[in-house]
Amino acid sequence: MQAIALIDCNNFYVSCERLFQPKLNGRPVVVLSNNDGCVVSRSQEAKDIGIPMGIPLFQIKDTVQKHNIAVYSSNYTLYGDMSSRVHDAISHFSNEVENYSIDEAFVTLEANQYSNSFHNTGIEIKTAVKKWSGIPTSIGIAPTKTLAKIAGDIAKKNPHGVFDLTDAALRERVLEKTDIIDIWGINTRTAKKLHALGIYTAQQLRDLDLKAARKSLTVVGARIVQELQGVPCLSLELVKPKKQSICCSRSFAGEVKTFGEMAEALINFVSTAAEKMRKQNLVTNAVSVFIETNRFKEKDVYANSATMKVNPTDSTRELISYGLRLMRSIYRPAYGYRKVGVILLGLQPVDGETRRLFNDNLYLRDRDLMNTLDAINEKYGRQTVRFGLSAKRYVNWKMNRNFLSPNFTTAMDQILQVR
DNA sequence: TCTGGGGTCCTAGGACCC
DNA sequence: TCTGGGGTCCTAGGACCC
Repeated sequence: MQAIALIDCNNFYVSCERLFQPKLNGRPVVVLSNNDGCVVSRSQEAKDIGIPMGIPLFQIKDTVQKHNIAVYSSNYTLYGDMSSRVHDAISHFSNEVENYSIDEAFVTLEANQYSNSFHNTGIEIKTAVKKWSGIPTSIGIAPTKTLAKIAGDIAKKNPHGVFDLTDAALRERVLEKTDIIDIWGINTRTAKKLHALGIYTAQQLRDLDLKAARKSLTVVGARIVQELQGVPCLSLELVKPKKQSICCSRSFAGEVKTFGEMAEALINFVSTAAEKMRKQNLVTNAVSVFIETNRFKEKDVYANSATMKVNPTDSTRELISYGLRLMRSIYRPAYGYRKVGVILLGLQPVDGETRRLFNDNLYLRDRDLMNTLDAINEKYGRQTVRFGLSAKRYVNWKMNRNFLSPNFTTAMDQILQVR
């Protein structure tokens, strides 16, 4: 018999920070989103205090002070590096591994692997990941991904950090007690629809007629029902699929009114997005630009986007000029904007002909462009780059960048050895 | 005062073709 | 008077995930 295990890092970003600052152990810690806007990771202590996921920092200022909560800006370079260490460790335990997200992986387990129960195999994986990366994990084991997710949630509260849901009788008891809102793929909208049908628990949803599920929840819902029944519908993605789109956007620290400032931000985002695209050997066939005023305001909310086709051989400079053209078509002077972004769509691998054109045309011009941007930055200084980067964020970012120098891996090894 | 960023998948409906 | 049907492609919008 086979089973699927979900390996989920506990409070991942906080755990990464703690690795480098052991003094944070035992203390409530939160890590913030870009812009230091919202809480995106919480230590167990912070959860116990009642800090919800995603809450804006300013709304919990008093609580932070009262409980002396340690607050950190996010450092995605660090988290990305730690994530690869975790995934490397996991890859030793199965030939079938899906690196699902920065802090989660699904793997296939064979029964009696290493003459062990699933539960014991789970403990082994957990121990190895902790030893090789320093990151604590929880592991849920079940016949399908959706059930493994449920098992993973229980594992988090389990003293061993491992929960095996392959036993049918146990599953029955668990599904009865699982609220539909806690099922992977079901959020408030879908939950509301299901409530209207009188369905509140995972057990009730599992027993819903497949056709009825298909009708009210589309194929997505029908798949969830089958997964709950123990019939795998979601296979492991062993090869990471190529990106279909690349997006680059930020919120501004304050309101931006002039077209010039909007344009400046957009130019930077398009070049960043294009650079990412090139690194992955992809080309785009459409560009989309979006802008937004403060969406939390009650009055004067304005959001719009515009998209156009482009040629895969277009240089970054050309993409930028299309982007500006698009923005001109949606920009309205009366508003104060909070957000601007660009999406490169319809990404495809580069073919030989395009690459030839690239070499002649695109890279050269891109270098030219980067020189121009550097010159602009030099002339006007950093203060012209507004985005959402507060001074504090920028300093953090610079520090992190120095910190994550080529010596990073050595530094990591030393830390792990010491502990 | 302050509210993240980057993705995927699915469906309905229109345009267009033969 | 009477007004096809089947197929593809594209897009906007909705919903969800980490």
